[in-house]
Amino acid sequence: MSKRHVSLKDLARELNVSISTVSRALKDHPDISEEVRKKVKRLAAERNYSPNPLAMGLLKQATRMIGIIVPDLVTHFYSSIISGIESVAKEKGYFVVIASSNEKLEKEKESIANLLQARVEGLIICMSRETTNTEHLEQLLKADIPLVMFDRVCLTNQISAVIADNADASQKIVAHFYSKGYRRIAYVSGPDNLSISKERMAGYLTGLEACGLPIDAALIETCDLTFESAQAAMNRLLQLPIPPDAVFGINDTVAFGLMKAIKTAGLRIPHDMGVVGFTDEFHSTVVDPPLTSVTHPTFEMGQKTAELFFKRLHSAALSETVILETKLVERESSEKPQ
Amino acid sequence: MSKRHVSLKDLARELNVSISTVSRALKDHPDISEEVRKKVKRLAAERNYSPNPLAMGLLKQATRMIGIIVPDLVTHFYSSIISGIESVAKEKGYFVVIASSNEKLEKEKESIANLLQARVEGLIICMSRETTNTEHLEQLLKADIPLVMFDRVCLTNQISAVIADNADASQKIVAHFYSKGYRRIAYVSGPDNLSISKERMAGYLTGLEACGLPIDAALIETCDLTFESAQAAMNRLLQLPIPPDAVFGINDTVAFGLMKAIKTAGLRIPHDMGVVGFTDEFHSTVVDPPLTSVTHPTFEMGQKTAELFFKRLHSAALSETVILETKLVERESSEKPQ
DNA sequence: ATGAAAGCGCTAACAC
DNA sequence: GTGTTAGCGCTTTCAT
Repeated sequence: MSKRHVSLKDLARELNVSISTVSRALKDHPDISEEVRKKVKRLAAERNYSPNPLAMGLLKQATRMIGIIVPDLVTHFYSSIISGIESVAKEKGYFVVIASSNEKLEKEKESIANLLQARVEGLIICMSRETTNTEHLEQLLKADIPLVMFDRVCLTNQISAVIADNADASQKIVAHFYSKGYRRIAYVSGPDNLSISKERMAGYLTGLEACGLPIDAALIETCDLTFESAQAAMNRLLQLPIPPDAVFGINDTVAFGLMKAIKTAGLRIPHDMGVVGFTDEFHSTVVDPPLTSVTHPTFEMGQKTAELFFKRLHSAALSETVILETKLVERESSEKPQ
Repeated sequence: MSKRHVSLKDLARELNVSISTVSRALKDHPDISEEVRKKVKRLAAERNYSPNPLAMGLLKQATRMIGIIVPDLVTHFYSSIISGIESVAKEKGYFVVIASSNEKLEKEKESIANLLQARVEGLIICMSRETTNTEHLEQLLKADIPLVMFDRVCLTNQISAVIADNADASQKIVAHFYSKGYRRIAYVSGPDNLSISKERMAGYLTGLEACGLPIDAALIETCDLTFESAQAAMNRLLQLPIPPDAVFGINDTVAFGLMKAIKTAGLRIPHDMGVVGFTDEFHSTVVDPPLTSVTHPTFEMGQKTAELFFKRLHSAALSETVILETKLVERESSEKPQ
């Protein structure tokens, strides 16, 4: 277990100069003679010197780490957003430490504590589906810990956030169904505490109105975002006296659950039931039939989130909400045969 | 930007004792009087003291960080393995820093450099599909940097590794097809440099032999693991004078590509063509028809990998290979109607 | 039983 | 132009 990294001290000793001279030479301090600078830089390059981030962190009280907490790690949506965050973090010389709340409030709190203990400089959070109470987030605000949220957000007047234009997306879906000839359009939402639930619901309602369709409470279902609960919600819709002829779900997993339930009931998509989801490109094309869906600009969402984070990190605690446009990609699942 | 964390110094000042006394009291040093110990611990708890990991790292020359490099972050397989690694890392007070090679050799090298610069204590790597040359990994060995690999491994006589029993899995698939009545079984493999390609190929061949089926080179196709290249490979198989009646692909994405190409060609699964893949539970059930597939014990693979990592970290550089069993889950895609 | 001091790697204010 | 020193938070040896 030989000594793994060369330090300024090592270089200084070898060159018979002081540590500060080496330090200065490396950062092109004007006081240093050309000759020494060259000598130092050459040796540093040769020995593969790189400053010890721990020492720097200790000195500057900055770890250059950002903590990210997502509801889960196995959903493309989050992975892709994380990639976006990473891409700009890396540019700034930061790296990210990722934690998953597994959709549990307790785990979310625990992760916050862990990350703070690891001395991240701030947090980027997407709430778990259980997060009805935001006390733990308010505490972060009080402690003046940089915090930015995305997708499932809250307290947006105090916390910077990046979200998709969810209301608009839902409206687009309703309008799309309408244009394809579907008339009884159902929606399977998620837990009420989530901002995405509220926003997408709002868009659904204005969408119906815009098309001149009546609002029927029976066509509004809720699930807890799991595949199984989505299936169950769909089954309830199918058992209505007058079932819907189209349905859309709040996210990928839910959309797949809906499709499963519909097929299991022996109905055909898109003939008997049109389906639209909020999913990523890849999985929409993999399912059968290919799923018409609203795709989020996930990578860009991640980048924007990181940008807001750095803004917050370097300047005062003002909050800003960035809303990104979604795209409705038409595929077979909503192509009602005439 | 108030001072965010209390230090030993803060506690010491408030209690009018020395820093060392506080330090000792907190770790139950026998020399400390019961009275002082209690006093210190109470205040520490009250002030929510937690040792600064940067200072500890600097002192102990240990960051308690593990670097992980995976080919991509948006595949369930890797996410799940990462979760497994994290679960045991966390237990040991370590945390993981994740980097993606995006299947590129250059990015893999770059990530290694980045992570080392961030002073991870060691690396856990799954090779990119481009990694034909292992020099950069051998350099890690030479530098005595703890390294463990999983799934796509190499140099297993020097590097500890966790893999699935890939040969066995392929054999099971062939035997399964055979038992269902399929006789011309094709295989779409991945790049030759990957261990999983070789192992799964070997199993395919012994599997055919075990069933008394002839080996037909025309039924062996290769792709670069993308959805598109898998489709292309399947199309080549479909254009054979005598096309296969069953096919399996080396991973999820490939399996989905195969299905897509088969359906696009107007063939029915499982009637005209049986399909089996290596995928996770969730996506296998989402596609249509549900895909018979070999599932990896991904979470467990991650845990085992982490265990090997810590073994390597604490003791000498001996290498060990752990092979985990896979499970063939039968679904509709290989249920040939009689 | 407790305190002082050195040192982990680095920077910056202060000598000279 | 270069060296010395203090200090970031912590542990540990050596004094007392």
